[in-house]
Amino acid sequence: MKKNNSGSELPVADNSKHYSFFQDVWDVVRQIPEGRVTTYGAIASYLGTKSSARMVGWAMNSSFMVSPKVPAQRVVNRAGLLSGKAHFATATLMEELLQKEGIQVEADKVVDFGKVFWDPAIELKT
DNA sequence: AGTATGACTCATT
DNA sequence: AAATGAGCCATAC
Repeated sequence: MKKNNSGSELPVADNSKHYSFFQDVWDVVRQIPEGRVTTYGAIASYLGTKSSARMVGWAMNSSFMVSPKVPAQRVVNRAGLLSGKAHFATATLMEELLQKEGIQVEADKVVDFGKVFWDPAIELKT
């Protein structure tokens, strides 16, 4: 039931399921349009809620070393807080990247979060 | 091998 | 409504 419309078709590894999970997360994040953000829970939910949203965070932690860049700055927690900013190169990098894309950030929180929220389950469903 | 922790979220208090 | 507890599952120690 996993369909990768973006191109990188991972044949749903029968055994190493967690591996494909990371790949799927990165794929979804890469498809987030500029100026939009999504949440860990939304991604986890889109992928089947099988794993907790925490695993999406772990996937992000590894996202820095994957080949195509993953716009991890566009992934925030459910409240719109930049919970992962501490994990970027600098404490302000995440906020800077978001603002550069047109997303207003105030007090480590995405302004108009409800407007810029991008739900893969809705926008990416197929 | 068992415990602790975390880029989370939801239910309950 | 804010705070707390519990579920979540892979890594780290």
